[in-house]
Amino acid sequence: MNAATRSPQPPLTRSVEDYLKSVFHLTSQGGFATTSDIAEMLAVAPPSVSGMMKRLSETGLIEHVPYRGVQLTHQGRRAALQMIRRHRILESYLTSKLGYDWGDVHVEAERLEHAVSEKLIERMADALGEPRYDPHGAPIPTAAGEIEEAELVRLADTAVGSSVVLQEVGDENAERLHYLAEQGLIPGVHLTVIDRQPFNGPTIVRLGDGTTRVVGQELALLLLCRPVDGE
Amino acid sequence: MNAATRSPQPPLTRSVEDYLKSVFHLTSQGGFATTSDIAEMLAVAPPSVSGMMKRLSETGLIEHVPYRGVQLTHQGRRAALQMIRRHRILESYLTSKLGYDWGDVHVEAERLEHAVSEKLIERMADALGEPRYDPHGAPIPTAAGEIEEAELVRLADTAVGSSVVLQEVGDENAERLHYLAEQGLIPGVHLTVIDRQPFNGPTIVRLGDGTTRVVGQELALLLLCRPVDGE
DNA sequence: TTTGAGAGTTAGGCTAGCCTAATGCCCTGT
DNA sequence: ACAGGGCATTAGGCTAGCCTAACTCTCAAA
Repeated sequence: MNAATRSPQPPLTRSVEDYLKSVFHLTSQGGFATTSDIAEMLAVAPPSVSGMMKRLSETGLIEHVPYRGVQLTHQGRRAALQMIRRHRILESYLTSKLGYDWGDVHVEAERLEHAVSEKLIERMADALGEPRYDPHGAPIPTAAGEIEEAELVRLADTAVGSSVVLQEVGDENAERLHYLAEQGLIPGVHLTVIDRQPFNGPTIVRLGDGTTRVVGQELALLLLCRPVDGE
Repeated sequence: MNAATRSPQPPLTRSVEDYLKSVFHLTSQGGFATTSDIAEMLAVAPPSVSGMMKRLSETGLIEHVPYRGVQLTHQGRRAALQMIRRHRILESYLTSKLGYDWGDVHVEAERLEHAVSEKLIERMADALGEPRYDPHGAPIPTAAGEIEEAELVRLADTAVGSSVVLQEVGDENAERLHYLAEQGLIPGVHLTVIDRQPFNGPTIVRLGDGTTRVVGQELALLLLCRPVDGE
């Protein structure tokens, strides 16, 4: 146990919290997060990332392999999951209790997640009945730091003829989300994949109510689906 | 109109928001806020205040008379009132909707007030039915920036024999607030001043339910009362 | 095997906010 | 009328985070 892990951990700064979240998301499929990916995700210059990575690895939150990339340590992962829990509980609370729609919650939660106490988050979670998914269908980590890892398939990658349930929308852009909601493409909806045009063309699906939608590639990559047994 | 007031005002930083609130509170009885009072209220060193006052007067939020003190400009007052509205709406929401007690809301609101959007505050205010007072009885500024200014008398200054209604508790210390709540000394309660011991001694009051309380000077200075007509 | 493009890092600089130490102003008490 | 105490300000320095410019490393293609 080195000095960093032994010390009584000062509270993380807003910036540090954001970096940890980025690294978490970028490594969720395994592997390393690269400097430039983090830089792009946080809209900062690469040298800013290098500098922060140095500090974070000194405090034991990440493991940095120079010129390779970074991964979260156990401690870093715990902190990242806590932030993600905060974010997703906030999004859920804002939509359920304060009439926000799913396109607008992200920005608000992004600021609030750095300011709320653990206590407030747990009160909100309690008021909501301990939700397991946020309004976009993303799983909410438990207070203990566990998160469900589902095997989801992007709509763009589904087989024509297959049957799926839209589970999660992997996007936070308000305009796209508004559009998707208009189209009825929200988590929980049942989809049958009717056709797909070649050359990265749109996917055509039938909804549960029998109507059809033509979903362009850009959006079809964001719609994460769970295959239905009797496909 | 100088450069500062004309420019498209960048968002205020957390620190600036805190300074403005301090100046507002320190000048609420009129006059100037002094460097050392601000420093004490924000728990920073006096030179930090001098430095910030310089910046704030350059951006037109305060009027600084060197070696005398500062006052808010119209623009600064507006910003301060907005912060106070945020703070008090948050306190109200946390107590009404999330089961916080009045001793614990201050600290939470203090962090959140810098992170919430105008939209969120108005949604909360709406959900509460546009409350006019926060849990401590302090008036909540309107969204338009107007605040009620009541003539209140500290319990310690009331005449023996007079009859008052406890209107506001001018404190944010959790332990004191918990104690006061236990004693039934909460906004709205009717008090008859029975006696007061000499040499800054306690004030003895009778509550609406006929029971009596002995209120020490320290607390009696915090209890802000409205005289009742038929005193 | 070498080389060069692209990614990562180091060097050096900036601002916001804080600090302590040193200096300056004001006003009251003698 | 002025000296001294107390408050305010200036001087100078620190950290966190960001930046650009200059460099260094890696790896794949020739």
